[in-house]
Amino acid sequence: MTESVRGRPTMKDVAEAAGVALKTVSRVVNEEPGVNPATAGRVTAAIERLGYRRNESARVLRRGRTATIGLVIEDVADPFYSGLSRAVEDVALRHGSLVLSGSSGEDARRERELILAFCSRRVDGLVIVPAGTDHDYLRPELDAGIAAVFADRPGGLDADTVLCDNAGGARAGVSHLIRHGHRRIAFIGDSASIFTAGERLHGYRRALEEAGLPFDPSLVATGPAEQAGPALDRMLSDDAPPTAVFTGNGRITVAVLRTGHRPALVGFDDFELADLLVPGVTVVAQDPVRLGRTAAELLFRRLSGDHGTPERVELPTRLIPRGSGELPA
Amino acid sequence: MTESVRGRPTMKDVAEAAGVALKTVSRVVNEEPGVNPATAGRVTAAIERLGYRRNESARVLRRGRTATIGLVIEDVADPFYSGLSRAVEDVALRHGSLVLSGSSGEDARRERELILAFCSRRVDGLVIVPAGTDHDYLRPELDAGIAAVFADRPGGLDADTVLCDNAGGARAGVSHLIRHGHRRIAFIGDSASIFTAGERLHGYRRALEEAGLPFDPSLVATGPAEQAGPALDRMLSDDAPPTAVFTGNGRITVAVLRTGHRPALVGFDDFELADLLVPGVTVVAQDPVRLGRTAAELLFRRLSGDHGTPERVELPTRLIPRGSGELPA
DNA sequence: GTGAAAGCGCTAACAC
DNA sequence: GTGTTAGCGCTTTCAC
Repeated sequence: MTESVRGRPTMKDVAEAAGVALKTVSRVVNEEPGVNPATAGRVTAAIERLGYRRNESARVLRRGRTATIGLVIEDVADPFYSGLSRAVEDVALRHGSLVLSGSSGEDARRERELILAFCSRRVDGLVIVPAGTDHDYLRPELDAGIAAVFADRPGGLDADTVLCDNAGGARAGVSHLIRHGHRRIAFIGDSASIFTAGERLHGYRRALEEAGLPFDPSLVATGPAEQAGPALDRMLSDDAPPTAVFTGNGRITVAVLRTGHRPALVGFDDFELADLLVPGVTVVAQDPVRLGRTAAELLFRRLSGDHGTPERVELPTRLIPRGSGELPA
Repeated sequence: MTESVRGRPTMKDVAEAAGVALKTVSRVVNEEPGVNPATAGRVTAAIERLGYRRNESARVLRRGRTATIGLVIEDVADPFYSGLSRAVEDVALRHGSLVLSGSSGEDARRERELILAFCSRRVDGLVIVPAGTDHDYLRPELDAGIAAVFADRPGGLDADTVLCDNAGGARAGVSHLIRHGHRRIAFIGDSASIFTAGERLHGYRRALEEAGLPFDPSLVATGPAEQAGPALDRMLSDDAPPTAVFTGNGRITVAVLRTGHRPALVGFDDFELADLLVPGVTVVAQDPVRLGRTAAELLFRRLSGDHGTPERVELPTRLIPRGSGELPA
């Protein structure tokens, strides 16, 4: 039972209860060597009795480090980011750190607010999936010693960055369709202002070029996932409709599947049950867990004193044929 | 550019730079009324110039509240919990709070460590999806003023709790199968030691009773999702195999689908693409977002001074027929 | 309208 | 092996 009436017990309370000096309590709590076992026992007993728990805020104020990192993603509810989150969390835990996390919702202003709120709480470092492109406001924080790693997309600052091979993956996916005889291949992707979407569109164009196929702008639709279905409807009712579709992310792949049309299809991003649909959905898979793990490990390397020049890591993608991408033209 | 060389600028630095007293800076930073606009302007300029950001740890030390809550779930990477997370996060943001979150991985010890680490950092409150059943270690924290709400399952303490109607949902799902002519219905669910799994098994039995059907233990399998497929294989090769299956959660539903068997099926938990499979998968849907929102709102009501007796809220489930649950016997 | 001083709970530096 | 003291950066109280 807690004895004190007025708020939580402090080290001072424990010290009085155990009949020792405050510093001795500090030693015991921090497992510093050189305390008489008997004394330590009395202190431990008092801690137990009073329900004492060290005030981390006070500790931080003195020591500078919070053993907490911040994670900013687009949306935890998106399976891609929740996988990444879990990986970051696991690495953090292994390093004795906790994770403050927040969803930016692809809104640069909210991202900024979250990041600055994290900095105010003096996180040791940040893993950021940037929505915005201007991160000058982070400069003072970095100068003050907060480490930052961008994941999935580059940020507006020369800091460590972990990306997927977006262009290469899209190129491989589209080439796959070409190899199966398709000549008119649609690209339906996110707004081109989003880095990953732009890269994937590049990959699409490169694959066409390599095969000597013309680029037809009427076969390209970019925008939010809700517009993907209608865009496909429109293309398919054209004079020269596409025989195959390459989709730029998981949400858009699903949106296309919901239209009921079943053109040959390769989608960027793997998703649960892609293999159980008929036909199975061929995808270019990224590895969100590896992305998160890599970014977090890079962050903790910085936190443990690595001050080399910023790194840029690119992770591979993997084409997984399941049927939809192997349909003939 | 930051001027100071030694660490971050403090209020004292800003005060010196602006030629005012520290307290005046504090007033400006906290938007307290009664500061001469001209003075305030000088302070703001100095803040900007030095790249000052208030140290939240120091503030917390003085004021007691951290404007941070803790969230403990089983696994962020599970879509059910990631939906819940996002909802909690949104409510927190609306109340000006941040969220420290952690995955317990259904491990009571890790749950305890996370919770106590959150308490050390003096979170204002906790939303907990409890893995363990003993939460005595939370008692002193609650006495010290940290609020706690259990979500999805009851905890081992008389605190606010938000649950789904697990038994009722399972009963409705199984009754649905009975109504479509099934008499031998299997139950494949999580380990019965997990609260929700036990409740759903109860609902299953109640539906059988109501229909005057016998309870046959050989039609019940409980355990982790990996064992679900083999369990179904076994049942179907029996003398009197089931004609329908009720699955106790989303992961198990998917595991059953992967077996390739296509008995009549109703699953607890909705999941993305359930409607695109052939046949569509009939489910008893919970609403993880509502669960998270309700729990977080309850928490913030407590934080704003509501000290009534602990509440217990039960959220409804919804049967969504999509084909698999309407297959005849 | 502004400021000086005390102190939140802890750790670091240095006695004893 | 143990204790004393100063001070982290802020808010609170009270004085001007």
